[in-house]
Amino acid sequence: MSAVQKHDVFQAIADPTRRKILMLLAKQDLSVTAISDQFPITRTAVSKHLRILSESNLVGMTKAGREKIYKLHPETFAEIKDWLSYFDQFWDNKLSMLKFLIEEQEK
Amino acid sequence: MSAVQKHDVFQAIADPTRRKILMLLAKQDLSVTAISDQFPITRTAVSKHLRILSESNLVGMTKAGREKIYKLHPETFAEIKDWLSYFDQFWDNKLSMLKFLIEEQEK
DNA sequence: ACAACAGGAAACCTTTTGGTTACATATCAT
DNA sequence: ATGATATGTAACCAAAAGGTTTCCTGTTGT
Repeated sequence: MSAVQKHDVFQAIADPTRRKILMLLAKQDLSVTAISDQFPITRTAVSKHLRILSESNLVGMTKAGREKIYKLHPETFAEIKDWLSYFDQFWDNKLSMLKFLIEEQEK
Repeated sequence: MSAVQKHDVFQAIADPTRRKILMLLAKQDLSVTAISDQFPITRTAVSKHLRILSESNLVGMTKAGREKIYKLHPETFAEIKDWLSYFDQFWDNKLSMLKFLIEEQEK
């Protein structure tokens, strides 16, 4: 159903530039050049970032003539959410947080 | 209110070992040695991971005699969730996903 | 008092990462 | 056809990341 994930999604979103690229693509689909215009680094560097985002299934690409249009592949964000939901028990438990803050205070 | 964040939280969760440490701490608070017993790497290496998790506010620590007990600091997970929620508009919009999948099919 | 235990710091090493420049390929416009 | 545009690949480089070993500092139990 979904493509094989060649790159770890957590490692993909670790880089600030890649996160900015995702933010840009959240607003609109963009070509490689259009994206790299937004950064002080070379187009080649942006191209590498896009490959990593692509290999972690965070973005998808479609050819349009000589351009390649990148777009958000939102399905994969669910994986991060799933992982985070593991910690919800603590987040929701205000008591454990309060306990922690008190201990912080005392130290 | 909250401590200064010396380390990027996204970069902190990028490492698989650090994610496993967080999973362990989700179950129970643990000392450095107790944590490093769960990994094939040295205690020193685990110690470095804990420093990074600590500096990104994902975990907290309290001294107990000669031991240092690490525990989840769930507050910080909210930051990741906030960032992810930015992409919810796409995730919730099944049409845009369908559109993407059709384009994938056609290519 | 002192041996054993818990943890961190320093110096070092190797691999990965993020970037570059130079070149190659494909498409478009005239 | 051919010059300009869009993108990717290869080779390379510096810095950061993740790991190690070797010490050093506290704390604990006897």
